[in-house]
Amino acid sequence: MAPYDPSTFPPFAVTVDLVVLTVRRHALCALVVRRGETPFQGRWALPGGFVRTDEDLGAAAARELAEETGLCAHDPTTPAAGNGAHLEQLATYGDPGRDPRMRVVSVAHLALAPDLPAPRAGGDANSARWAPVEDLLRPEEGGFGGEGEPSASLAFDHARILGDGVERARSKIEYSSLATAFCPPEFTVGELRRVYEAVWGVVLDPRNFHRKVTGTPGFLVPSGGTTTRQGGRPAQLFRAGSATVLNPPMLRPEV
Amino acid sequence: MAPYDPSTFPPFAVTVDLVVLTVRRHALCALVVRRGETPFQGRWALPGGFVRTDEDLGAAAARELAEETGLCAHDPTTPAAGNGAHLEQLATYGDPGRDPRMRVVSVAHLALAPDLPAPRAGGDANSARWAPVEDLLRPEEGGFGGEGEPSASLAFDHARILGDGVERARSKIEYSSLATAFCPPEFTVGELRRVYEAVWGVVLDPRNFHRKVTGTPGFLVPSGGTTTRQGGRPAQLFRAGSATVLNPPMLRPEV
DNA sequence: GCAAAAGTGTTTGGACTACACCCATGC
DNA sequence: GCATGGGTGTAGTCCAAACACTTTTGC
Repeated sequence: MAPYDPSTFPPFAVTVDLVVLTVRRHALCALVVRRGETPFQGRWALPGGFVRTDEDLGAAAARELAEETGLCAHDPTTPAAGNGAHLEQLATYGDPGRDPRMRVVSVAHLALAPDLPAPRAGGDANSARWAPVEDLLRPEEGGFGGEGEPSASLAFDHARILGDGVERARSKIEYSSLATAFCPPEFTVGELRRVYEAVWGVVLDPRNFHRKVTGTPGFLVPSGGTTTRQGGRPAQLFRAGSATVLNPPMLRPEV
Repeated sequence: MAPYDPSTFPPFAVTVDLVVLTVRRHALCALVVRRGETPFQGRWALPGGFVRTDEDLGAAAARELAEETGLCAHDPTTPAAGNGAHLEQLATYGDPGRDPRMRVVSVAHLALAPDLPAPRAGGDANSARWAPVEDLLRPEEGGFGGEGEPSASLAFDHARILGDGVERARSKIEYSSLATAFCPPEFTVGELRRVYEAVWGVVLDPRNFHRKVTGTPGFLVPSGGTTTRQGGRPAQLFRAGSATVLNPPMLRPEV
């Protein structure tokens, strides 16, 4: 390590930004908040904030997640912080020009949550919402239009961060049981399949999917109950099992 | 994002730490440097240093890598910075107590390099060396003994960072062509197999391995030459192909 | 000739795909 | 009855593990 002189180290601001994903109405959606200040005033951005002086990075992300969604994060690296959404570190973004005001290094985190009623950023439904990632990442339009919403792309480099988070989620549900983080505590095989279909943007064979997930040891455990909330024949209810890594993995169909 | 006041943001020092891996004499090795200052004076640590004020994180990592090894990094995110070692961001470590002097957030990077002659940190062979990761991560001893070397574990939280980097490398050579980053520009199938064996710590069937890698399109391209440097029948020489992701992946034998 | 490493062929079993088909509910 | 989704059975196919075997060098 280079010689150290505490009086001359270059000071940085360190923030956490959150990619919070959920599945709503068959679409992968991300939580975005409307910026109230310059720069990018009025534009949509990922939720985030400064890391506090005596706070770990994961703790800062969990705090921001709770403030924005009310979710209690279950960070695997700090076990049993409560049950709730999955939270993991994604990547760190520190381009010198990414924030015009100053040098900001942002440690992005990825959170996966079941379908929640509605964001509650101060109770103001106009300042936070779920938006389909397909709309947020559309190259031309960038943001989502309609309802007089700003349709420009996300503030700062948040489109890139969101893209990285979505890609992480898409690959991680292949070889881990993380797709259950998008489901409520009890769910059916069909509901889990619709999560895979929404995240991957594909259509899966219900028969083979059922055989696959129920045949992977530790992935799902039957809870005993059944439900008919999807219509048709009653479906068995399951909880997430103890397995975290799927072997063999789920296979994402070729593009 | 929380209200912003430039005069009150908590200042952090931001560093990059490097996990530089190579394969030497059938063992996965990491580059470590001896600390000259407190804290952890005389202990081994990962190479690293402060990020400069107008420097991107990847650029800082590439600069440190060049300073320590002379390697020109090929960072996929900033294309064509030159040819040489593979370099990618690993994870960020910001526990408030990880450096007793001050609040330091370290953006760790992972570099994969072919077997190099010897570290040249100021030409002092005693201040930088390759050490088998098995020794560095041994829970009891921590460091590596012998030759009057300090045998305590790595400084700071560098054992954890090294462990994360090794785990990343082990999983990434499964589904990407990154294992070729451990090889010289021209190499044989047997040399590539010994890379997999060293990184995974397993023994692979030479026949099936040969069929697998030569049958994966874009993984290897024959360079035309042959070599007998391994003894036995002359082996075809290959270069890394254009494929970056392996489909189907290499299969790591069960533990 | 013998050891050593490279490379090919063959058998076998597991797993995925693509279906056909039956089951249990709401209406 | 009929639509809807849940769940099982089965044949074909692909792929990797396991192992026998041939090839080409150095000594």
